[in-house]
Amino acid sequence: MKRDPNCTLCPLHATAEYVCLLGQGPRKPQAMLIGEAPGQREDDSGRPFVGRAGMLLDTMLADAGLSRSDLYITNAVHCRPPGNRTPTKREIKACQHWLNYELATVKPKVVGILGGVALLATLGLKGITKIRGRPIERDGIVYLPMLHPSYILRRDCIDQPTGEQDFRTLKGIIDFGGVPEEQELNPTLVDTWAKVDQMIGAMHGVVSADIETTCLYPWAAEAKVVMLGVGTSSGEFDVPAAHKDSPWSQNDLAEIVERITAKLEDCFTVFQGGKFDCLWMRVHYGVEWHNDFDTLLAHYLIDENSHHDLEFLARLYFGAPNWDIPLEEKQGNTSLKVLGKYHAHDLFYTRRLYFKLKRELDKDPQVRRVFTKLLMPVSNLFVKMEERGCFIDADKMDNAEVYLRHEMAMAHKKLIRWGDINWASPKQVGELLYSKLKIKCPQKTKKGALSTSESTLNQINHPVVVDLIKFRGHKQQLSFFVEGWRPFIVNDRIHPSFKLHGTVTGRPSCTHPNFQQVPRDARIRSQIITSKGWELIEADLSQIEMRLAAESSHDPEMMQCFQFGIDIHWRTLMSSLESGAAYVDEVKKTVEVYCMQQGLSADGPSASILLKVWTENKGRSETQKLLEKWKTRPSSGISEEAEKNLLRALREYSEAVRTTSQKRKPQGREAIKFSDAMQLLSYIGPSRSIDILPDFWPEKRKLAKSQGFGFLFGMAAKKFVQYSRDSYGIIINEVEAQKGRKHFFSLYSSLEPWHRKQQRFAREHGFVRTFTGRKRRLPHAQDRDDTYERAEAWRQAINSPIQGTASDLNLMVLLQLAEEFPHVYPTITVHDSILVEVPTKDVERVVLRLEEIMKGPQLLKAFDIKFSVPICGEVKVGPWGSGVSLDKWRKHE
DNA sequence: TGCTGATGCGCG
DNA sequence: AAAGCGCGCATCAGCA
Repeated sequence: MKRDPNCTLCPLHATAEYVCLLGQGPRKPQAMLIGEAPGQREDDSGRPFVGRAGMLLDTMLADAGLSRSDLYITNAVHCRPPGNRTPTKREIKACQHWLNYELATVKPKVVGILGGVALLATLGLKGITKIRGRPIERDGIVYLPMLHPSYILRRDCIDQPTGEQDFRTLKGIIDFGGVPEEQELNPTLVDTWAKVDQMIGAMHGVVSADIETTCLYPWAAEAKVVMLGVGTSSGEFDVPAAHKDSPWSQNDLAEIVERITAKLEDCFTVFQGGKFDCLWMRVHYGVEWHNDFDTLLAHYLIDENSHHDLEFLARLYFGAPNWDIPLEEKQGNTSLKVLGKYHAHDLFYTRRLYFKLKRELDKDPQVRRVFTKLLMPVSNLFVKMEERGCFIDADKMDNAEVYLRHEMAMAHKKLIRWGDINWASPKQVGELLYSKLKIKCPQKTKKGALSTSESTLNQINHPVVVDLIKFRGHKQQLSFFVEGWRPFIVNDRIHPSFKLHGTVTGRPSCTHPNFQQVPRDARIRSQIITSKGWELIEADLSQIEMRLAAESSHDPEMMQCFQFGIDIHWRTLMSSLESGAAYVDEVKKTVEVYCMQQGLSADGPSASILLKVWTENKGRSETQKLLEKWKTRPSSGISEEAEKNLLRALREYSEAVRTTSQKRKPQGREAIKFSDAMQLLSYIGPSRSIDILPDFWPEKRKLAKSQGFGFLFGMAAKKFVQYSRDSYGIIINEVEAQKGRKHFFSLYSSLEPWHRKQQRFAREHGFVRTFTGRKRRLPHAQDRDDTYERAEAWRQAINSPIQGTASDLNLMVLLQLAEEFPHVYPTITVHDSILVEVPTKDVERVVLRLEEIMKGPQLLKAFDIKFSVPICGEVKVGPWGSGVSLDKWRKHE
């Protein structure tokens, strides 16, 4: 192959080591592969595709049964662009001369186009991710657009299965000597009653079901089902619905749907993302379709890191051709024939995927159990949940809007004194602050821009930041939680959409709108209420992630806290105050006020007696009973009843000792020792202490709480410095933070060994599991080098099982509640809590039962899970975010 | 004009 | 030595 080392077609010749680096390969290659441009390594070695991308290429080739030695491999651009940037359009065009020369010389029958640059150079097309995998014939050559190995690496190998499939498709084309014939489906268009009978007759065993709609939101004005149908062992049936060419009237359709629905009861119905179809059928036809097997959810459990759309799965498992049609056509704006063909492909591949994915699930019984016992039931329940939606208080929304607009206007008025710019633009704000106002920028963004984030602003001592933060906050609340919600309101209700496959850990996610990010601010949150005759109930699992971390690590200190009902964050706080001898005044003050409230003097002897009595009582058997009760009151340090008894005993002791000691020691009062005060404070607990110093303890406890969550999951001291500063205005240096971190891990001494254990497991197996058996695949955990990715994967190995198990527990509670009370309506799940609408007359029953269920849902047995750490939850009645306990609710009722 | 990525911020 | 995890949405800016 000739090349021109003196080529000057484009400016690259000036910087490239090798000018005009042509491809390499045998005389009559099976196919030609075209990449992007030489990188540094290629430029040095004079060969295409070396380094990491080259290794990945070899792996994928081998996987497909191909070998580099049978292929001619070249690049679209033949000189290395400086700094490894992507070649520009001009460079691509300039180099096309050489590419054409190579194509003419090698004369390949099959060309693999690797990536967008090669696609542009060879076919002049854009959008590689959309058209990849589909062969294109031109001038007797079959071109296959494929993902570039570098792209796959850049995207963290999420698309590796897709890339691998591309190479299998390439192999198929080489072997077949052209594009393999597509499997021609022959769907039946159900347009006569005889064909309806035929369809019903064909429905038995495994049946796939699917619908096509005009849009995604079933309550939209234009929402219509355009086509519905079933896939059976004897073919696919398309029933035209709200289509211009449909022969069916509304009544006809109602009857057909009725017959399909009845027949599906006897079938094993499979869907791809069936929550969507079942919801639409409920809303538009009032029928209940049961989803027996969801191919999307099945694949989510098989590989949570990749995509789960039908096209992707069909191509991944079967090398299926692309049968997608433009969006408008899917929405009904095409002939019944075209739409029917598309729909039939959906039905065919959904059904086919069922058999494949069932086998895949069977390979891992633990994962299969999550699927059948948790995911599928929840998916069917979510249909009802989304259909119900959440009731919105229109008046509260109006009030919130007025308030937010006013506050925003006030803040903005103050802001424009500094400059009349777009205060919502980080760039413009940055210029104004750091150039015009000459404030020194304390922090840059990851990309190097001058940061204007709240965390950065907090470090600036300038009047402008106060108003800026206010302005931003109110603007965001307004656009998210008022204006953003209004378009979704239908008859005073909003129907958010939940994705059971929304996260890699197993938590559901929520969109349109996202009700899992509603501010805790009562003004916003209590916009969500329920209709007349009903009450809204929120049940949340208390400190569930902490409890599960205790369970997983078997940390004795943590376990003890939960077993004895001691507030874990209070414990953390006490311990850190103790070790640092910090906030002595506040500690003593709290104890003194407490003792005064109890009619005791807080002097040394009195306090030590209090301690002694408490400690002795803890050991007595009768106190054991009290301790049992503590378990149900995790929010306070000591139960009311226990406290009353102990205080009674104390007064007796105290009186006795005082009379004797006064005889012996008539001196004045002795100050309480810090260590005694600390110990007393531990017993007093957070809620009483907060009553005494409400400006001090809540913030301290919050900080300890965040310390807990941060350190528990691998946060470094440095970040904690930043965190305390940003969220609490507490300035500590890195040494202090490091000390705090060390102290945290010495208090909960089993945590670090537990971290190492999880990391070892991930490193050895490449995945970790939740208690329920869900897998979290962490390929980077097996990286040989100590990269950021590996450290990240190792932290995920600690977090995922906890987060995932907590979420699964929450779903178990939800399922059991729905099963026991079919007439209550779940409306939202938020990771460790559920919101339920309950008829007013049933509130008492449901609340009490929920408290029981949360201590241990039945499903745990089915999963062979037995916790030694007690689990419990808290239930509140009333508008979201301002609900009250059952006791308080009863009084108001 | 519509898409993508970055930034920023709400939640658990 | 250094290292929280998991989301969705509005907005802006740059690009084609």
